[in-house]
Amino acid sequence: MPKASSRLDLFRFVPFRLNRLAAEVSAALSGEYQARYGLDIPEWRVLATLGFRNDACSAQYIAHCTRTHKSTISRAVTALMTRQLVERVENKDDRREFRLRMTRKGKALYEQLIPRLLRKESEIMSCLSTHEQKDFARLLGKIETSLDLVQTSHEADETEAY
Amino acid sequence: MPKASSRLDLFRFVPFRLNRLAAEVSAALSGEYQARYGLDIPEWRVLATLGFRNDACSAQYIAHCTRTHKSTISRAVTALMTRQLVERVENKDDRREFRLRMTRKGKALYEQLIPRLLRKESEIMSCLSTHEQKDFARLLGKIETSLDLVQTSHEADETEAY
DNA sequence: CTAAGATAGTCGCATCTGCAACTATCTAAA
DNA sequence: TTTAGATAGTTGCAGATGCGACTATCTTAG
Repeated sequence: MPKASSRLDLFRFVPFRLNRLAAEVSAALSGEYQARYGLDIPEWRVLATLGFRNDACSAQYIAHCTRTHKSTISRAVTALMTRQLVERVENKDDRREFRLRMTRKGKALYEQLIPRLLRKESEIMSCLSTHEQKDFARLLGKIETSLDLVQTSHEADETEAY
Repeated sequence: MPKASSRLDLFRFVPFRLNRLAAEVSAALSGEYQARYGLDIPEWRVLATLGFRNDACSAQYIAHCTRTHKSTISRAVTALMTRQLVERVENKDDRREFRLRMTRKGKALYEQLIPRLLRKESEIMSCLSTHEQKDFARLLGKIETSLDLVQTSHEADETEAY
C-alpha cells in the first residue's frame, strides 16, 4: 500500500495563522503607541505592567510576567528613563535590583494611550459578537494554560516577594 | 465629574495575548523544523507554499499569500537553493520572475516534516475538545476575514496569472 | 566566616528582518 | 516607437532582539 502523501494547508495551520494574526494586530496597534508616542512593543509592555500594578516593581518581574527577555526589558527601561517616563530607585533590601515606577509624565502618557489601545482592540474584536468574544477569550485562555503561559497571582507574589 | 483613571490588564489584552501565544507556539514548533532540519520560519513558509500548491510559483506569490516581505522570501529562497531543496526556472513569458519548485530532496524533507508539524499542532490544540477546536478555528477565521488576511482562491488566481 | 551557587541587571555580538534603493523587465499610453 | 510607470527580485543598511558573558549582590551550606 503506497504511503499517502502528506500535505499541509498553511491557511488552516494554526501556528501560521497565529503568527500572521499577531503580526497584523500589532501593526494595527502600532499606529497608536509607535507613530503617536514613539514607543515600541517592549517599552509599551513596561508601561503597561507598571500601570496595571499601581506599584513599583523590578525589571525582572516585568520580564517574567510579559515573557520578554530581560535584556529587552533592560533596554526598554533605559529608553523610558532617558525620556523621563520611568524612574527607578534603589531597593535597600536587595541592592541588585531597582524598583521601577512611572513618573508623572509617564503616567500622563499612559492615561492618554490606554483608551486609544482599548478602542483599537474593541474595533478589531467587533467582528465577533459579545458572546463570541467571550468564547474566544476563553479558548485562548485554555491554550495559554496548557502551554503554561498564565501568570497566576501566586507566582506573581512569589516573584514580587522581597 | 473626575475622569475615571483607565487601566489595562495586559493579561486580558488580546493583542498581547496573541503575540505571546504566537511566540510560544512558534518556539514549540521550532524544535521540529529548526533544530531537526535547520529551517527557519521563512524557509518553512516557502516549502509549505510550494508543497501545498503542487505547482511551481513565483517568490512574489509566496510573499503575498504568506504575508511575508519579499526580501525575506528572497533570502529564504537563496538559502533553500544553496541546500538544493528548491530550484527555480526562468519564466519565458515574464523574464523578471522565476518559477520555484521543490527538488526531489526538498520534497523528501517536506514529506518527513509535515507529519511532525501536524502532530505538534494536534498536541498543542489537544487541550480543546474537537468542538472547541472547530470553534476556535471559526473565530480566528472571522477575525482574519475582517482584517482582510484571507487569501481567496480568486486572489490567488489573479496573483498567479501569467 | 567562607565559599559556591543563584539572581538582577548590563552590554557586546550575531542574527533576523523590514525598508528602500537598485537593476532588469514588462505594460500602457502618447 | 518611445517613454513613463509598474512589477520581480536582490542587496546594503539600520534597527530590534535573543543569547551569553560579565559584574555586583544575595543566599545557603559547611
